Amino acid sequence: MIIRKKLSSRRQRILNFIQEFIQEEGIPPTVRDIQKACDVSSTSVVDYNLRLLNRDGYLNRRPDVARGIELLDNEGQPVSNSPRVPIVGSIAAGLPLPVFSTEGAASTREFDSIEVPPELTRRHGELYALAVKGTSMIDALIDDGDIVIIQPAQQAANGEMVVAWLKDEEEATLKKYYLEGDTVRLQPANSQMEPIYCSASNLEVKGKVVSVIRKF
Amino acid sequence: MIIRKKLSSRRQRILNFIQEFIQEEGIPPTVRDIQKACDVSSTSVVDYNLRLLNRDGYLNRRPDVARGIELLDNEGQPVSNSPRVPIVGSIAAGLPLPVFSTEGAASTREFDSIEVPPELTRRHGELYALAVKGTSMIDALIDDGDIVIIQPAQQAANGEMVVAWLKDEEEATLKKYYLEGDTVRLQPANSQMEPIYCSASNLEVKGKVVSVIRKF
DNA sequence: CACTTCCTAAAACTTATGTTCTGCCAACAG
DNA sequence: CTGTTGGCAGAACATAAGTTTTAGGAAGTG
Repeated sequence: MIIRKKLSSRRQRILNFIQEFIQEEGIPPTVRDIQKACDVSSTSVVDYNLRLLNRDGYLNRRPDVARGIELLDNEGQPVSNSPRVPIVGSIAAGLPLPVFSTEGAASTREFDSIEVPPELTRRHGELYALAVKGTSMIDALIDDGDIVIIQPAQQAANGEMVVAWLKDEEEATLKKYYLEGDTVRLQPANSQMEPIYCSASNLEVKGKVVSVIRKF
Repeated sequence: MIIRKKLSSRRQRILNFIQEFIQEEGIPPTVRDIQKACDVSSTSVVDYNLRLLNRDGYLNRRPDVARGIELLDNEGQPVSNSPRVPIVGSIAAGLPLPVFSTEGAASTREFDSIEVPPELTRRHGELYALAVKGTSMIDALIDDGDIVIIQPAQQAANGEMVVAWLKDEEEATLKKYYLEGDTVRLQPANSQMEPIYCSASNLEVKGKVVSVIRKF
């Protein structure tokens, strides 16, 4: 959601529509697309509002070019159409995990978000991200400040890296999951570290880690 | 570069042009854009060739829609326009680094490549990627199979994570760089590990690490 | 009230752009 | 030779889509 100034509801609606349209169709909408979708009576009204949005730096219009609308970010840079994943909170050894609703829908709206390669969402569907706080995940080769990309899940297959919640200990952790009878072996990614064992009933799988992103 | 069957040179040229146009302009070209760029005498010829490319699964045309061309990948899926970074080779403790020409140009052509968030190339310009082989970088919290995204550079500022080449040892490594007089301290990201010291003349900075991507 | 500003409407205009038609030519098979 | 196929050219056509023109209403301001 692009919000910088207080926008008239009509302009906000137009802006949102453009964003969604690009996301879904891959190409920008026409003036008439906008007209229909936003219940505007006339193309000139769309044009008028687009001009203002252009003036205020929300978008760029290539004159005389069909579908020449280009959305801009806060710095006036063209916005990409690659998916953004909401960072629903942080994860640290001692902290409770944020609840992330599997029902995404309005998802990316209320959170900070991170751009991810489109391939990820193509392969795994709706995703969430957690910011890693502290060095408690270092045995999973995950550093303070890393972002882990999560696919919501309640179960995992053996060998998958999961977001695990240890109920008794009230601890969150990132480990490779191995169900062995009714105990679970949690194996650090760093093979030099020892695994942890816990009873299957004490462990709640919150999601699967599909990617880790570290920036410098 | 999209190559699946042997294509007539004209169709290959058209396909390449469409790809470049989308990359540079952010929206697909019109039939007439293609006509001019590929020295075609008539729009009907472009249309004709587009229809064949469509039939053969190279692209998708939305009928009656301006700029309705959409490129498809081998599986017939829409191709995203997020930047791809060439994976110019692998990095491991004992192995020589691949030479990566700073002159990109034909860059992404001959290599495997990885999709990265557009933000990266916006911020850092032309980038390269290295696939990490083995666990020798584990002290940098980088695992076997990780992809490190590199900005080519010959110098680095203190504290930056660099791709370093130790000449005498003939070893490549990923460490934080600190110049101290005429020796260099190479600090593992994992603060529990001890730094390495070497003479500045023995060390060659090959690039700066701007991101690490790990997939599961 | 007169005057301005912001926003909306309806219709017409222009051009950008997808589409079609007709014909030509070379290569090749029967 | 005759027919067929693949590719190209030129022109015209149809409509999708950006742009402009004229006008009116609501809200504020002097």
